[in-house]
Order: sequence, then structure tokens, then C-alpha cells
Amino acid sequence: MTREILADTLEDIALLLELKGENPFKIRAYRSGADTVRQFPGDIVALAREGALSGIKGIGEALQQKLHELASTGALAFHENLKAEFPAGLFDLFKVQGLGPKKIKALYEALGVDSVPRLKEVCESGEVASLAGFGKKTAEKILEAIAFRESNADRFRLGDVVAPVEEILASLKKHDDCLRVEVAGSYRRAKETVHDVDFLVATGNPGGIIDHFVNQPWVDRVIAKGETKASINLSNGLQCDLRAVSNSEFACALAYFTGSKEHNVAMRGLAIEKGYTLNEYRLAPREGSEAPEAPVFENEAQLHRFLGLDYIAPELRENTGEVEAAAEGDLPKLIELENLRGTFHNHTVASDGSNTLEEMAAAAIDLGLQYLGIADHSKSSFQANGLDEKRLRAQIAEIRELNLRFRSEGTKFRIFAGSEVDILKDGSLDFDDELLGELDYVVASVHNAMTLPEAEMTERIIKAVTHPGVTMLGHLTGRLLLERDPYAVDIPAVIEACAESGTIIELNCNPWRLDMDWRWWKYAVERGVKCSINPDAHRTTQLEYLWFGVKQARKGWLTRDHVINTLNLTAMESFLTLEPLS
DNA sequence: GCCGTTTTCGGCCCGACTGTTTTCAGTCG
Repeated sequence: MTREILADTLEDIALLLELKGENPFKIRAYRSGADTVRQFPGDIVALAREGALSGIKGIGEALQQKLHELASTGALAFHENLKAEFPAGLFDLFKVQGLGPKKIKALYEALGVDSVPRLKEVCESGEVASLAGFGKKTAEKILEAIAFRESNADRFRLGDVVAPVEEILASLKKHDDCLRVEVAGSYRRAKETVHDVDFLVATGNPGGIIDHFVNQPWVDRVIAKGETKASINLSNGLQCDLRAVSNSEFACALAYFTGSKEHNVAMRGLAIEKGYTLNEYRLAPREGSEAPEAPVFENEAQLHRFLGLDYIAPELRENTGEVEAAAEGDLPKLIELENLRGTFHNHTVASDGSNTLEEMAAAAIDLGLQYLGIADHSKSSFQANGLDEKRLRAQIAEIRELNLRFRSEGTKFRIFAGSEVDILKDGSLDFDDELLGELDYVVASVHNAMTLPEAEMTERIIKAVTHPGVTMLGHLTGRLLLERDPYAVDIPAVIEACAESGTIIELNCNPWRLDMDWRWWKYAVERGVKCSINPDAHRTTQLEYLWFGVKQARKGWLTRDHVINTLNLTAMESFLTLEPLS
């Protein structure tokens, strides 16, 4: 049983209840329950199994009971019974843009539409167009959406959208009618994957800038275009939305469109408590409220302050307690990119990297770092040209030489000799203790046998992280975003083991990984575990992945004190119990 | 289904765009 299964089941129930036309507030309760489960800072699966969920906001008695049944027996009768009422293919229909529960229900009941192929059939035959509430245009739109869906995925890794987003942003900035522009939405919150990208402009002429937006060469398809809002698809399928507001509305609009939805609900709830209604344009006294008029807000910080909150950084706006903490003055001072003094876990041409030791070091120096940890693959990762004992000892010697040269040249910089040692199937390490002892630090990672049952995988990893020679655990779950699921592993148990043995957990910044997931960091640091933000760079330019890592760390509420590589060189040498170079 | 300085009932966040309709329902974010 995993957190994802718990959350997905609740989400599934919400969908089924929608199809049945149930009370929308009940449906919302299941959805928000799913969200609470996903975001819960702790071992929600264990709590559910033990029936110890009471007191969690948003999980009432009914959901507690259902989660307990699901977690303790592996199935939920209520869910199974609901599912049995509808054909399985119906769920695919929700992924067609423009189709919601009402239309799907109508199509199913009137025309027996229970799958995407069947939907295509009835659109082409003209049956859809003659259905009440549907028309020719609807049928065309559905066909268009099906075709689009067949050719594109609907989510993108954060790392894959940075370039197009920056290009569009620059183009909007240059436009004469643009007073201010920001990217809002999940991109601004630095979610690891995004569904779409939301641009927000302040302008006195919305029509002009909307026309400009939909007429760019990279626009593949215009989904919608109105007076203040437009949606387009890029040729890679990425959906981009533009909202135009007046300059005086910009702060509220930016807060609103940065979201998340759940964060906004919490913010509006807070506004209501204070006698106001909050929307994407303004904060205004509610009807019948005695509250005085709110001023025009120049920026989000002013809005937050007016509501009695400290400024909440965009990365935190996921409704995981940030609104309450902001009210109490308990928000953490989040880590910033500039706080990093060095980094670990980087590759060179010795294994599967593209640059030499010297080139990697030069790039790190250019970024203003004081140290760089090299950790090429170990011998079992022969697919990645992993180093055997002899080659690794030669690399250690080469690193010592280079460090001497830095010292003689007066460069305050040090390469730490490490290894990304494979955690073998039985939890033992790929090198013996003697060689591990010759290294400055050791990253231990799983690269094979990823389909072990959860208990075995957990035991395997715990055995490795409790080995005294291991400094840190690499990419905890092995996930590749949108490509490979995390392997089955009991994350809280691993965190606990790391806490006890003082082993650091890596936040791997490769945008394909971003692993350990940001949702676990609050829990990990509560247990006393330290984080290392590591780019896993295989070429010099990938050291810039640190940007993604810091964003994820901020999402995980991490401060500089939680992150080991904010230590300066001297402090780091002392932490690793190494003789200082100079 | 959840929640509570309005606490066991009666609320529950809000607006833009589209298409099919003549005033609005459905979808999306």
C-alpha cells in the first residue's frame, strides 16, 4: 500500500460520484481528502493502517474509515461497488479536453459511449451533434481534442519547459502594451511537472497583447481567445494561458494565478474570516460586512500583510500549512541558490560524464563554488562505464594532484574524491571498506534490481545507509519523472534509518529525478536528517541543475541550516573529518 | 463529506470562455 494508491482511490471516488451527479460538495470533500493524503507530512499509510487519522483537517470520520479499510485490507468495498456501476473505459473520456462529468454521462446514457474510440465514432457519424445540449461545433472540438491527445502527453517536466517559457516571457516583455509580466501557476511554484504555463500581464490594452500572444510563430493551436484571456498550444503540446489585467489588479491576480487551487481556497477562507471576498482582481469587503475598503496592493507582500500574514514564497503555496505558519510568524527562512558553497555527486569522463575533472572544477569555480564532489559510478554499473578499484585509486590520486595545484595557484577551491557506489541487490556495497575509507565521501545509490518487493528494497537500502562508510544516499526512489515510477520502498523507514545513522539524504536536482521528492523533506528534517543538494551533473552545464534543486528544497520548507552544502569549505572539511588543504 | 467564536445544521471559492441557447449550463483553472 502506498500514499499514491490512497490518494488515487479517493480521487477515483470523486470522479465516480461526479458521474453519478452527486452533491458537488461531497465530491469536493473526496478531492480535498486525496490532496490532504498526498501532502501529509508524515507516514499517512501507517496512520491509516492503524486507524490513527483523527484530527487531520479535511479527513473526517467517513474518510478515516475508508482510508483505514483500504490501508489495512488493500481494498475498499465502497470504491469497488462504485466502479462496478460504470465501464472502465469511461475514465479515459475525462482526459479529453472539454468533456466533464455531465457531458460524459449524457454521452454514455444516450449513445452508449464508453471509450475514446466509441466517442470518435459517434462524433464522426453526426450522432453527437444531434444530442440535446451538443451541437456540430462540440463534435468538432471533441474530435480535435482526441487527435491532440493522441499526439501529445499532457504533462511536462519543469526542466523541459524553461526554455520556451523564457522565450515567451521575453516576447511579452518587449510588447508596448505590457506594463508588467510574470509567469504564475505551477511553474512559479516550481512543481516538478507542469500541465500548463500561466502568463500574467498588466496592461491598459488587453486586446493588443492577446492578439500578440496568439500570433507568435511558436503557437500551434489556439484553444480559446477572449477579451482578457487566451489559451494556446505550442508545437510540443504545452498549453500556455495568458491573462490580462489592469496594473492595479496585478498583485491580486498574481497571487490568484500562482495558486495552488487549495492554497487559494485557504486564502479566500482567511479573507472571509476578516470580512472580505478575494478574487483574481481584488480584495473587497463582503456584502453586509463592516470591514473597511482594502487599498490597491502594489505587490503580493502587501496583500499578505493586509491579511495578517508574513509573505509566503510561491514555492510554499501548496496549502501544506503555509497560511497558518505565515499567520503565526513561523515560516522558515527558505534556502536560496546563493547559499550553496559547493556540491556533491558529479560525474566525469571517467564513467559516463562528458567533461574532465579539470573542466568540471573550472565550471564549479565559475559558479562561485568552493568545492565540488566528484562521484563517478562504481564497477557494477558497467553500463555507465563504472570505475573499478584500480581506476578509482588513480582518480583519487589525480584529484589530490589537482587540489595541490589549486593551492599553489592560490585558488580557494577543493575537489572532494568520492564515488557513487552501487548498492548491490543484498544491500552490500560495490567496494570494500578499505577503499571506501580512502575516499573523502561516499554516495550510495540503487541502479539495478529495481523491481524488488518493498520490504526487500527497504531492507537493502537501510543496510547501505547504515554502513559507516556511506556519507549520503543518492536518488532515494530512482524515479524518472513521467517515465519511470519510483521503486517500491518504505520512505519513512529509510528516513528513520538515515536519522539514526546520521546519513545525509540527497536532493538530486536532475530535472528528470528531483528525488527525494519535496513532499518528504519537512518530515525528514523533523527527524533530524540533513539534505545535500546535488546536481548529478554529467557535463559542466548541468551544474546549473542546482537551480531546480534549490526550488525543490524551498518547496520542502528547507532553510540553509538543513542543507549540508551551504557549509563553506573549511566547515565542510571539518564535517568530512579531512585535513584542511591550506 | 467536512466543519464549527453562527458547533450537530446549513453553509461550503470564484470568474472567463464556449457553445447552444435566447438566459445559461458545462468546463476549466
